Amino acid sequence: MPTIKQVAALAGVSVGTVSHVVNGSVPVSPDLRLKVEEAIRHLDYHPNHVARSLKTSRTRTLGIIVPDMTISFFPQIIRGAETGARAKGYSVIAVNSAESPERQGELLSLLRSQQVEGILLINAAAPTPPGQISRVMDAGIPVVCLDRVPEGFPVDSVSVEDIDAAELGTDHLLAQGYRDIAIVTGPLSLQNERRRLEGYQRSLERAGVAFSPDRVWQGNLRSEALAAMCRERLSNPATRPHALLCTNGPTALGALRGMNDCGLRTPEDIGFVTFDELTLDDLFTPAITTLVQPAYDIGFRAAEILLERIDQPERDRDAVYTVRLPAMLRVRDSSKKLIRRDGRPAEVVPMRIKR
Amino acid sequence: MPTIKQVAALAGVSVGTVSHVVNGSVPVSPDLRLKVEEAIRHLDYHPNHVARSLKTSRTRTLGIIVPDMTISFFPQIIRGAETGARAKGYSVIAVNSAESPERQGELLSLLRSQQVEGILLINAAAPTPPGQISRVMDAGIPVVCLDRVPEGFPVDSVSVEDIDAAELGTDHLLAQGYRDIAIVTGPLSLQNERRRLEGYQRSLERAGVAFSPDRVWQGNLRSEALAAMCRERLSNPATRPHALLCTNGPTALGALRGMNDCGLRTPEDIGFVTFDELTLDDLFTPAITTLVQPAYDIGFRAAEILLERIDQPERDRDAVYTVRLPAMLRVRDSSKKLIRRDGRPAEVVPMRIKR
DNA sequence: CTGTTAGCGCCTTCAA
DNA sequence: TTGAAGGCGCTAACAG
Repeated sequence: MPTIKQVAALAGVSVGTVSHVVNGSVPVSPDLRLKVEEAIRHLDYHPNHVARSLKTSRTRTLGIIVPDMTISFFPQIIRGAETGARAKGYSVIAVNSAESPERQGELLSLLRSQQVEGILLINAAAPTPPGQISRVMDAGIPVVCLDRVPEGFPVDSVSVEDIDAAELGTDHLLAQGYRDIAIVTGPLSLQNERRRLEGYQRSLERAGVAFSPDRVWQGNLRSEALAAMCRERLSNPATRPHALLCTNGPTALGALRGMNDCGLRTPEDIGFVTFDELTLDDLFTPAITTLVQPAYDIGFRAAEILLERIDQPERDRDAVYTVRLPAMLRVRDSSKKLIRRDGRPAEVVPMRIKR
Repeated sequence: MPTIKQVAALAGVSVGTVSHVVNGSVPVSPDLRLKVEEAIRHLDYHPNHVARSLKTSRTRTLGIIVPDMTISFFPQIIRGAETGARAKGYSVIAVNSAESPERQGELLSLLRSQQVEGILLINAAAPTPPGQISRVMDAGIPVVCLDRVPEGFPVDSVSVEDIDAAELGTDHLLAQGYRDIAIVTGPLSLQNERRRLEGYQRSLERAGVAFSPDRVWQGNLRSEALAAMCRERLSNPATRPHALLCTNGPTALGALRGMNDCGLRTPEDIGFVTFDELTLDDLFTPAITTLVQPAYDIGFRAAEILLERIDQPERDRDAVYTVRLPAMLRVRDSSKKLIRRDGRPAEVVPMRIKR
């Protein structure tokens, strides 16, 4: 790899001049500039970012830690963050924590060693050791949390309006005539899962429907385990809920598998609404009603906030940015209206669906 | 951010000693080691990777360029590569080219500036300027191409056994009784798309089925455009093929949308097999028959090869590693057998499907 | 406008 | 086993 010195030698100028034409930091006379550019092209010179960073102590790099890049919600966030960062000349390096708090700690450390100027963090689902995040912030590296917001200490965050979104979905199911609705959640140790549960409860309450704790189906984020849970709880027709509200993609996949295993169809046998898109949800037969989170925007806004923190560390130093974006209800077939027979409120009779 | 100097000062030793305990490069007496470790903990010291890299000219970082991280095939590759790299103490930084050759060039340049020690590249679909890749290889940075292998010059590559895979899928459709099979591909400027087409042709030939060029439906990789194409070509029942073979995920999504728009159902109206998993393919009604590529393994193997090239630049210098992994046919409902009525070969009568 | 030079944080001889 | 010191490639003062 050629260095700035070699370029300077070939162009017959000093390294300072080369640096100036590369960075446009100071005007350079046209003839010298030309000679330098020629030398750069000839040597295929690429400035050594590492050396530059060491000198300027600016890497123009952001880190983003996601639990699992193969969950489609997260790559969308990354794309958003990447775009937001690139607009300001930053690049982002994306890494997977595999939902492990330990791995997350290592990655935090790795990113610090890499001298990223800021970190976008989507927490692992398992509880993170306290201080893991605040330690990096104390070191002067701004952190913005996305989607899964930690509790107990102040940190900027961007996520969806969890309570409203869950309320919206539950309202919709209620309006369609479903009364006995179970909520299928990931670990309730996650604040956003709890908030989604809260929205669900609020909606029931407003509608005067009794909340029953055993309609809260808490699982993990592995869809096989979820499927097993749902299979078991859906197997008895007598105790089966009329509809399911899933609070995220993996949960939804698990629930759909469980339903499938029990030979249940939606909406004929059971109404279905979920957070997050499932890639094929609109082609699914029936098409699935989803609460769509603005994943790309979450990434984009988070990057913006992070870059502002980097640019102006003093501004609003003691304030915490809390951005909550609205989710959108995309109504499709899986939540089609129920028509109840008079006097038999417990029996569920699905509307015939035109295709 | 504390530096090695501050640690040394606090521990009352020289920087050299600190470096030795951090890197384990030279034995250090237990008492000094303890003092140093204590100082590190106390200051929350993280070695400056940038400075270390500058000194050693080793960043222990790999770059991976993917066309679009939101296509689920690619994150799986990234996870594989990440795992392979991590096993050797390397981390990977993943970036999106958005299918743009220009952007890809910029990213190549960015990664070089970042001093990555090697690059995993999944080419953009649009034709890449010649020399773009060879230039980075000439600079001594090994490159391994994944999935989409460029032509015309030697470069290590890992991908699926395209021809065999397409042949496998086509054989399957033929065996199920479908004769008139259209292949829905992405741009045929991509070698792997051409090879998949070749496999399709081979299979037809072996079965004695005439190949018809207008059964090659070439599209791009945006599923809306694909859907429009399929909608148009599927609208006339008289000229409609009996089955579709899609060569990748985005293509499949487009084709499914097109079929849906035409009110066509699979396999009743049209048989369907596709490369790549579609997230919900097993829950889809009917479940979709897929040619599953070992995406994770492709990433893992590619990382291994790249690391070997980095470790032993001299070994097999003039050889080109060409790894082709087999795809797996996962038979589901969308390719269920056809039973034709006697004497009316053009009419397609699907088998009744048990659910 | 252009050249010279110190020093970013670290590793690694080399000497002690 | 430990300390001292040079230098990786670059930028930013500063001098000219």
